Amino acid sequence: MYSCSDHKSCLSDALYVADKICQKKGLRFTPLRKIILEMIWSNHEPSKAYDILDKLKDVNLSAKPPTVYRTLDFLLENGLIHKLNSLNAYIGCSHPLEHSECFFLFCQECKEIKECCNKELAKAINQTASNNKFQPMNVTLEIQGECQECTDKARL
Amino acid sequence: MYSCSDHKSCLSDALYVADKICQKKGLRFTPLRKIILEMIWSNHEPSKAYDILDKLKDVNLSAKPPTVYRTLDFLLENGLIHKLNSLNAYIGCSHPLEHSECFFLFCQECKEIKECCNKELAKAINQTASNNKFQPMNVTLEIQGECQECTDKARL
DNA sequence: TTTTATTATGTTATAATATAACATTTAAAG
DNA sequence: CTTTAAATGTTATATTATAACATAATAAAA
Ligand SMILES: [Zn+2]
Ligand SMILES: [Zn+2]
Ligand SMILES: [Zn+2]
Ligand SMILES: [Zn+2]
Repeated sequence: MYSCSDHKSCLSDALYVADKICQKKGLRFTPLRKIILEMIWSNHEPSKAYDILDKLKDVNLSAKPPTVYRTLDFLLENGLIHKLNSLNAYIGCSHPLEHSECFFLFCQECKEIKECCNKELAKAINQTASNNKFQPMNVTLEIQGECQECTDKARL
Repeated sequence: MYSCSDHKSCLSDALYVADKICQKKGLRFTPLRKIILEMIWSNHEPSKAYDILDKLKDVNLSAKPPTVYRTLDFLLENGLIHKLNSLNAYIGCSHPLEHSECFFLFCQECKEIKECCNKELAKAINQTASNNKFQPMNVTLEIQGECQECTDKARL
């Protein structure tokens, strides 16, 4: 679906921005944090915690679940990745710090995920919450379905 | 938050509707399915699978995880409950069969959940998907925050 | 520059959530 | 009835995540 023209630059951009953000916030972008972010950005598919752990064991034999979950927490807290609750999986944020009104389209066929932003939609969500006298703090919007490419392929 | 005026009728209505739906669809609303739906409707808070299992053990000593998960699957498949992915919890559907464009407001303070529907919002979501050439099949929209009542209480 | 405090990581154990696979029982259909 | 299908029972295990405490690395203070 997402067919980025040059995924190497997706990856290097993400790492560059993460580094900048950590500098700015006075956070430490340690080798562990960097390698896990790198793994998550290895493609545009969601990453599962224990898959990350398995990969991590290739470079760090003694890696264990807390190693991964703590790092995921760090990356989540600082907006560098998102958690996809309906998949129990994680994906790199495609524009850290810019804003938080993001949602996700994920294709059940090709597994790719697209992070989308839409002010109108964000407004509609806030409006609805407000109609219900509700103060939103954390919004999960995950849309599963099929992308155009996969729909086209299926028709052939 | 939800402060239904008479929860006994929430419960009995839900069971009545479930029964009707099962009849109409030729499904069996077995005692197990009924009691679990009843447990889920015991309040307007999300129910966790293993809490349901514990309660179930009071009436059926040999109950085990598959007992619960299979029943949850049945109730989910037939639209009688919803799963809240961001909580790994389940909640009774407040209007089974009517439509599927629902989303959830849940108050982190009082733990109550409100199922909401809003055609405009549903339209906005579909429009956004469509703008991305994406065919939505399953939408998760969960809004965590604070309800008016809890905000007011905190101010006192 | 040592000392101290803080943050990050290592390690062991276990909690919480969910499913696979196969056996038995119950109900529906023929 | 008898066969078939659906539901439930049962055992085992997979998957996801955290608690609690030990050690190491870095930063801040003295
Ligand atoms: Zn890319
Ligand atoms: Zn696709
Ligand atoms: Zn009620
Ligand atoms: Zn509340």
